[in-house]
Amino acid sequence: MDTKPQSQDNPSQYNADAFAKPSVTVDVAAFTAREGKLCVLLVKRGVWPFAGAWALPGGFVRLDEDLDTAVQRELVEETGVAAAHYLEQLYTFGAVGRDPRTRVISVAYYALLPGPESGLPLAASEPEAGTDAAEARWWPVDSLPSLAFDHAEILATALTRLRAKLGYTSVAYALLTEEFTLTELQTVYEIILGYSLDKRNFRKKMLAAEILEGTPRQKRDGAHRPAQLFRFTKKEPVFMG
Amino acid sequence: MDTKPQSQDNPSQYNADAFAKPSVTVDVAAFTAREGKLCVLLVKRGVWPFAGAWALPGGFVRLDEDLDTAVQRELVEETGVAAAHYLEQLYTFGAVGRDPRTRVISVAYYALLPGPESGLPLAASEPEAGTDAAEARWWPVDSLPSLAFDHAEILATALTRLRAKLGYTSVAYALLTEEFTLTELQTVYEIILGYSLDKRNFRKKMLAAEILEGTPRQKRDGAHRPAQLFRFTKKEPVFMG
DNA sequence: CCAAAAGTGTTTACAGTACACCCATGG
DNA sequence: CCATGGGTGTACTGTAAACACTTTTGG
Repeated sequence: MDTKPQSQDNPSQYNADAFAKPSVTVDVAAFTAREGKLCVLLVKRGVWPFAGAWALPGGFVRLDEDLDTAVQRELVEETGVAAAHYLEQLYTFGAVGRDPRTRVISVAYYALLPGPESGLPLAASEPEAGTDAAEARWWPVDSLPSLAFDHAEILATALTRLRAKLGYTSVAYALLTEEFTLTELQTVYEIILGYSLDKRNFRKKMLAAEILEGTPRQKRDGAHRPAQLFRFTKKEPVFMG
Repeated sequence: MDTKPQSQDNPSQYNADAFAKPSVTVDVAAFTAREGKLCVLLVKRGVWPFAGAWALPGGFVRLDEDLDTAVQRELVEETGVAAAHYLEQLYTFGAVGRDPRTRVISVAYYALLPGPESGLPLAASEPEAGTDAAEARWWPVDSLPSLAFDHAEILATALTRLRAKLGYTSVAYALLTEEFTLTELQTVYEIILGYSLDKRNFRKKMLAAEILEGTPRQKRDGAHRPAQLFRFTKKEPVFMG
């Protein structure tokens, strides 16, 4: 049996359905930092397979949309969060038996969203009949439920990549609001990396990287010296020495 | 129109064909170092689209094979080279218009093969009727023909990744034969990076990385001092400080 | 003995890390 | 005046980079 498509010299004779195709999905590990923890957005599955289990949001790619578009659409549809501030393709998981329904190849992404201080809504917590997702919520990555499919592996890959990328780029911008204090920035780093950093060295490195600019504004929130507010100069990740 | 699949509580009622699917291909940029140049394996397309143009080897993924398996199969089928010594998934290219036939999502890989000294055969240079590839050959990456589809973009991505990975891992093992001299190893680095390295610093770094072991053998090939032969201690890429 | 590639150390510069105190504010 | 978090500089250490001569062989 030959599974290659029929192809002729004449384009009009090309038959796109000459052989069986796998299904293609996108899945996304969407991260945020809230309440001192790194959290990932999961949805509770309402239907077979893995009904009742938690999974990464995702779904089938439509014929007329790019992969990135599909990811943003699924995020909004299944969880109600605003579009991600940063989105990066991670890896494509395509092992033959990874989905019990049929052959499914999943293009995995990870996404970053600002924390709840930014007024980011987490809507869609009531089950919706007729869609795959019954419920959506943020889970701290250090106390996760067991996940459907190979989503634990996807999430582990995403975490590794996020932690690595935080070290040599400015992606952290996507986890913060427009203006922030250096302490808030450092806290985001510490939450994601899972260990604490030296304040003087952190500030020195960040300011030397020329990715931040100071504003004339300050944040006052207690019986202590006010903190200067900073802003990222670019809303895209740039390499940091 | 709803493109989601029908899903029920009962697995037997799941219909994998309830909506239209994209096609999925794998494409691979297979590199080797030969005649002092970094070369990539290209095939000349025999059929529409881009008939007569050069392209990365690749093809449609079968329902019963993993992605890595599909890549190795296509490499052998289309070019006749032995299975790659190293294979790594690169990125998945899925823009809507990237293939004029139909919606095609391509999972791109890059591969590394040892140079011609290893006796590696490059068979399959005669056109084969009935398959996509009419001819296969190695092309130096600094003098490429124009490529079909978005393969120039894929190749550029592969090159960037290969160069980066060479710097902090031991992947170079896949471009060399079992035993080699330190000068041969350095030459591979220089060919891929495109600039020359300091001999003393290179040797110091390689030996300090503890990824090599000396053999009692030497290579003699001319009117000069013989060179000691070395071997990689692991046949998988490991991190180098 | 000559040509050709193998092999070998030291110095310098920079980046990362460790570390402790004064400052501005609200209550 | 005191509690709280904001803000600052220096010394050390290890890694990367620059740099030139001796050794072994074949012809």
